[in-house]
Amino acid sequence: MGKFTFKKEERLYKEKVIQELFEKGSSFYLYPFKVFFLQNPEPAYPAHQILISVSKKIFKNAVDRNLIKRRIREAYRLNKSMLVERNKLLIAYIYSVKEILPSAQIHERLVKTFKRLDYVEKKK
RNA sequence: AAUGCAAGCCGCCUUAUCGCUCUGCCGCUCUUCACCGGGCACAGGGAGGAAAGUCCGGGCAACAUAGGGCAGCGUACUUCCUAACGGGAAGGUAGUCACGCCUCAAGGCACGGCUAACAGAAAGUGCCACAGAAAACAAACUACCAAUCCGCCAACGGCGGAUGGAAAAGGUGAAAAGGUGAGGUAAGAGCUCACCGCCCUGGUAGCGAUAUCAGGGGCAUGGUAAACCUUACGCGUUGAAAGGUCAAAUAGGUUACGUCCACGAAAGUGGUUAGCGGCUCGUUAACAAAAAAGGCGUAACGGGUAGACUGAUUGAGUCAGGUCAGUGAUGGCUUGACCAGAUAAAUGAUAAGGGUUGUCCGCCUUGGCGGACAAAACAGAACCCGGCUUAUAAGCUUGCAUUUUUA
RNA sequence: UGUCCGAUGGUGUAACUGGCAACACGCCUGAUUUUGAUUCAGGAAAGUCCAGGUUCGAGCCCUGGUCGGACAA
Repeated sequence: MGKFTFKKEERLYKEKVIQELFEKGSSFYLYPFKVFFLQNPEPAYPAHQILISVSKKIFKNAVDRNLIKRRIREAYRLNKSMLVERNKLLIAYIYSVKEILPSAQIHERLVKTFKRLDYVEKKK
């Protein structure tokens, strides 16, 4: 598998799994994301699974929502090798700021969430 | 020429790197006896004029449906276009604006632009606040008036009141019961006449809306139908979360086999029917019979949940050219080009360059060249089409308004 | 994706068949009280989400838009 790919198996799309993540998972806030995460209940799963969400209440237009989701997805895709692969995680990123941030800034903050996730996992 | 407003057209391009998705299939690879399937590589495709709002219409699908009526909802000048429409085209009528002509003026005529939810108020019901005498089978407050009666006085007259006449004047109101002028009268009145308007009948032109001409009627008919309603026409209901196919695990159903158990001397049997409920089943009651009303295991079958696939992307197709018919919308024939298909939802990210426009600087030759900086909107397919509505930067086209300059 | 509602002083609600936008709480001022609460008297505060239309007249009727909400796996 290529280094910078983003296939369907890396996406979180099953409704039951998403329900489980939001009910059982832990969370923290790191500007501009609210991050939910949970260890994957299927231990043999080959990759992390992530979900990106932008609220319809904050951004009325579908164009703006798509733009932010695309930028976050690119940031994850290009930087995911920095995320330590100790346990396979389910992660949900919820964009919760009213401004549309530029790509460079989103990249920087997303990498910080990786470090935070690593720290929290070690602590356990 | 500049600025503003309105309507229409248009809706930036190229390259590199890293990705997403669909299709194709030569090659490589994983799995496999093989097919199938997965991965990599390669090639090609991948948002809009509104994809939006979800306001109309249709396709498609399931269910319903003898025929007709009522109810409900919608539409509403005429003819046509269309698969259909509340959409479009052409025409008519009314209103309004501008210009021209006739005219002293009022007004009329002709042409053009814009606007119109533009059927019916002389079928019925309701409503019309306040003001005003009166708001709909008209009506007498002020003012007006011949006559008759009564009272008073300075008495062939005058004043006041009553009976009555009148719908012209005043004032109110959004709206006051045909308008203007003349006659007429006690005063007045379509009471009579002329012109205009209105209504009725008939002729002519037109498919028709309607136009026009002739005759008749003194005039009856206030507004509101985006109040109820009437008339004509149309509409079965529900929407892709429709519908269809495949189908794990668990529980349960049916059948077969095995085993234990119950009943019976044995053979054998281990139900049937009905009701109720939250209905892949459960439960209650009754019945038949000599009697008893069951557990476990395995296999197969059927139903169907999660889920997956399909529906689902080429069709009343779109665009361009030619040609024919038509005033036109549009239609026929023909040639060519084009055709997204995601599904927690792809069509991107980063970098560089170019074009366009604006500002500033420099150079020369009116105008161009070079450099720097800045700007580029509205907005993202969700089963598919046809419309409508709304949002839109810069540029272009047209119209209107204002300002300046020149003649 | 589709269907259906609503928007009125700071807040919660009224306004019948179109005819002066009403009520309660809250707010402000004054009185009562040593002071505060209560009570009493008085006052301010929306022109009805926005734009257009119908009508003499629109919160109400009609059309388009904005925002908010509900329902259907």
